[in-house]
Amino acid sequence: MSDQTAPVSLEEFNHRLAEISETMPKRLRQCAEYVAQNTDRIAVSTVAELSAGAGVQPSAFMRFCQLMGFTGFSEMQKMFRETYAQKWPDYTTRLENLRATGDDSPSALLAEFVEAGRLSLENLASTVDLETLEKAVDVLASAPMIHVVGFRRAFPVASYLSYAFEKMNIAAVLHDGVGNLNPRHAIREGDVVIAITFAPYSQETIDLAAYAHDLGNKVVAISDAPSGPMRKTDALMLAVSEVDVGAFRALSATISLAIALAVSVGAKRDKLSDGK
Amino acid sequence: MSDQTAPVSLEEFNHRLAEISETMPKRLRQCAEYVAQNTDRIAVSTVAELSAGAGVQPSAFMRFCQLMGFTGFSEMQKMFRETYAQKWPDYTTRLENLRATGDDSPSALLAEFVEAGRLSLENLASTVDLETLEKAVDVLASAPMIHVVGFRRAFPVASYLSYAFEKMNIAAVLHDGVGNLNPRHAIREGDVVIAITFAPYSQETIDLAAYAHDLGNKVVAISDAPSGPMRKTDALMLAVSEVDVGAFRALSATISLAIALAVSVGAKRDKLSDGK
DNA sequence: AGAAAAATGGAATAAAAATTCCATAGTATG
DNA sequence: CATACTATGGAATTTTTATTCCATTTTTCT
Repeated sequence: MSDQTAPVSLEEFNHRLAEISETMPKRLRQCAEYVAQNTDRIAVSTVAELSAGAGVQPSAFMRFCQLMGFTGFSEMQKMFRETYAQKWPDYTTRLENLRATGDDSPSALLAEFVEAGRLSLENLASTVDLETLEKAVDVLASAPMIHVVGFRRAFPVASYLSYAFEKMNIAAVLHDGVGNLNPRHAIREGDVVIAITFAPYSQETIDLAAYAHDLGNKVVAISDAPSGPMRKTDALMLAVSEVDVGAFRALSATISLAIALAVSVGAKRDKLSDGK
Repeated sequence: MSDQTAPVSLEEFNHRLAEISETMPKRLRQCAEYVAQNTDRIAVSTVAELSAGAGVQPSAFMRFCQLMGFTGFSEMQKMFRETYAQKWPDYTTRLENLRATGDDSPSALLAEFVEAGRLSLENLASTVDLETLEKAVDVLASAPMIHVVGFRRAFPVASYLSYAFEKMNIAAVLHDGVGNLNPRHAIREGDVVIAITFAPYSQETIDLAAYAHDLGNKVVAISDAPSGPMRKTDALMLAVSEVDVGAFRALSATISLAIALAVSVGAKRDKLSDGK
């Protein structure tokens, strides 16, 4: 039970948690992890609820509290209840509070991006063509290999797509332009290219998509306007209109679309292979 | 006991409170007044505490709860606890349901990700610690060089940050692990590291942050729990809780936070150089 | 591989909290 | 001013929740 001084603030609590969670046995670490992720529930839950959430016995959770320096759960909860501050004025009020902090303060900016992201997401549902999305999923689900390309602003989207495909064991390569290599010859028959680009469109992306198209490969495009330069590649065009804040955009809608696309492809593949 | 329908939301509760508090006898009105003034403590207090606060007997407080339409104090408290930790939908089971009903169409998935993104964004407005955010902006604004690190799921965020910094002519390098090089020696005095990582935390990211911290450099962390492993690096911790959909998350909130951070740093730098 | 130590699960117990009940005080009504 | 009705305080009871204890399993060290 290390030392006996119980944390008296959230700061101290977090600090101690980080400090000792490494050296804990399995069950107690589960507690630590759950608590780290759900700190806000401690004040309003019972040991039974929390231990169930962490997947351990109440007694284990009890020991965890003691390791943290408290005499028991009650004392730990007391700390959280005392520092409990209401944070539930609704979203609109919170946003106003953020904005009210001064025009170009970080929090005001954050509020702008949050709001822009929310608007973009709301638009997404209405701007994406669902039929095209389904076609894109079909095409990608049966591709032997998926090539993902996107630079600059689109690169985060491209890399997240690759990450998702990798996690689902779907063959995909990210054309990231490292070393200025141009591995276009990796594109083989049947492969599908996902090209992501926004105005001002990056030439490399367009080139790669065009190259693939000329070879007879299918192209799925994620872009901001259906009439952009990807048009020429006969791509399955998924158009996202993202709301800008100044010169930047939050990418919320684009990333959401991308991940939904990836997961759909994963689900479809599962279905196809089950069917066999 | 007017009607028997218990309020299920804060609005309903307040409405009813205003409605009936006029016609209450003395002690019960005391309860009403105290509750109106200390609504936020209901979730974390006992009848004994609340009744003492209102200056009445526990049994009186009990009767007050019943007048409000609840069967007792416990039910009333339950409402407040649930409202506080507004339960995030459990997307894992929701997705299973979708799959069970055969409706795991791309559009259904997209809708889930959009919804998850929206929730995450709304939450962001209340979970980010504004003070820390401002400190992080200050620190970054005066850094001669910013090192951005984040792998796997966090890599899109890291790359978007780098992109934003580059666009604003701010010196920043992305530690992307290409070639398994470990350019930690690029970190010089005064440089600041932005480390982005989510559970399960990637060791490389933590290592780099720890290395920088040992050298006496400041670290800004974007992570999912304030008590994660980054704690040890004394980092300025920006915690984002993102809603998962199955095994994936839409990253909407994280990206929004990141871009707001970047743009704020840019604005701050402009201000600093104008002042000279 | 075997002994010692640590960790775990689950039931038993203790503590705390909610809820009910009732005797008494207060108030309105005829 | 008596009577019926309502409100109140406080103790008794029930329910819920926290905590401890110990037999069993797992890990560690020799």
